[in-house]
Amino acid sequence: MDTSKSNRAASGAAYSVHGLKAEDLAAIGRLPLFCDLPPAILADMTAEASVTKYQRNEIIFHQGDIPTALRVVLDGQVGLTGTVTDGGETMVEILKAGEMFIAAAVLTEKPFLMSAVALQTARILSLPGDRFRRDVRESPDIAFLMLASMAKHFSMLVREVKDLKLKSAAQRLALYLLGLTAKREGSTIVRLPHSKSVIAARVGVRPETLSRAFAHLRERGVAVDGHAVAIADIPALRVYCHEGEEII
Amino acid sequence: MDTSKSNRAASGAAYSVHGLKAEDLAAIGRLPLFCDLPPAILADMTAEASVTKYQRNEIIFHQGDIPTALRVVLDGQVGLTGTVTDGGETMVEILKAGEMFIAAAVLTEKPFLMSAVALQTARILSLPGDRFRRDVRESPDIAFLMLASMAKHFSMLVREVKDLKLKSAAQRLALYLLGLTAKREGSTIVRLPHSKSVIAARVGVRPETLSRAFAHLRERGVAVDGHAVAIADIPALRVYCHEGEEII
DNA sequence: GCAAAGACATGACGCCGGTCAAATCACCCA
DNA sequence: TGGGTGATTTGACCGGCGTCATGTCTTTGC
Repeated sequence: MDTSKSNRAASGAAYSVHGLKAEDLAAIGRLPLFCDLPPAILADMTAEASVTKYQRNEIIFHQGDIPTALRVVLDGQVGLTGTVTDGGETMVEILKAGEMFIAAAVLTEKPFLMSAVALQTARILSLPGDRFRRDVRESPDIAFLMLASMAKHFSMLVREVKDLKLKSAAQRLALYLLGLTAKREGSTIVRLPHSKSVIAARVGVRPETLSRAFAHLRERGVAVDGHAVAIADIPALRVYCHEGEEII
Repeated sequence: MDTSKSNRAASGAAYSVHGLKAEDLAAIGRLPLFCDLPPAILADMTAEASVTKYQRNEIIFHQGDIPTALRVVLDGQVGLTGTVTDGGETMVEILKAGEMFIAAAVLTEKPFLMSAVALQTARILSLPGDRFRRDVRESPDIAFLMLASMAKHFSMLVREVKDLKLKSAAQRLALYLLGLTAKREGSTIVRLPHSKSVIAARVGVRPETLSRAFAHLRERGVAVDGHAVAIADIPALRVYCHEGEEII
């Protein structure tokens, strides 16, 4: 395992052998994902882990690759994109710090259905697959952690399928904007965390269509100025895109 | 509390006590989902289970309800549909015998994002949520089972998101048809397991559009006659809809 | 300061799929 | 057997979104 030092990817450099700096380990322990885990188990789980840094737009892995490690975003942002030979490409999910990804692929040892790319400079924790699968089998705590995480992402995907099938581009954009703020009353100003073309891919439209979607939302009290977006009436926007109407 | 469960495990009499017919339990044990589970654990897991029969088109639960039990399809077919106040409705997934569903909602105790309806007369196994959540925490076997099941459904959803964003209605229909057969060479005849309107909802289009999609596929060697569909050239159809091209 | 490049907005146009309406077909039941 | 009801098909039409092209603004490098 100590060979990890020599086989660092051309992209990003792995840290040392048992690799984790104390500060990284501490940071991991503070993640919502792991903070409920008993320290001993956390230490065990991360014993073979490593941290890699990726530059903006750097590919973390390609669709079709066989997974080797569970990944966790420590810093930055990661986009998961699916591709079809046609030339089509779409962003299925954007991950923020503290989220794990590709658990399903690592558990089933099936090829990735998506590629991962760093949308901003990102530090990624890698938990080697063999050890991870063993840990999951042996530790109910870890298994439950994984279940909780997968259940959450599962729900997000279900929501996404419904939105794609049932809502317009402008409604999906409104949902995305509302997802950027915790406020559910009055008005607010949010800052777009990505370029518009990345947001377009996330919303599932072309950049041109995103522009027009913003134009539509203008008459519903959404003003755009560069990366700053002002929402005049949050409840009205929520009604417009049917946010939180799972409870019919 | 653990003593009682291991005692009950071996005894056939205990099954009927808790209301599960012996034949049902036998059938459950044969499901791919559960067949790897040690019999003792299976017996424990199903100790408070019950079996309910639903008629065709009967609602099993509504979107927005709070989940009370994990469900498993023993017989028949179940559709999961999402609704938006607009009036829009879409089928997110169709479940066959042997598949569990709503594990994510039961684990997180969040309201259902979808409604479930019996597409055919169906027998559904219900595993009460409290006990199920406890079992998952205490038994690594059960937790791992759930993880495997959720990982599988997760992958299916990812695929669905990609297909919705990147493929045409006719391509999605072709994917659906190919999913009805295990053959990957030559030609075949498949039987549609649902009405065309259910298939339309599953593919994510209106029934009218499904008709037209079938018409498109006609010139690619797909002949429809009632519920029988003849596929003249399976590989050609696979190329058309980019099936199995996750490995780019 | 200026040129080149990229991000974004906007217009023109076409296609896909939704909607509405009508016709045909299948099946059920009196 | 005949009517009735629902499923499916087909046509006409429209709107949303993709595509291509152009224009503007900002950024970057010299």
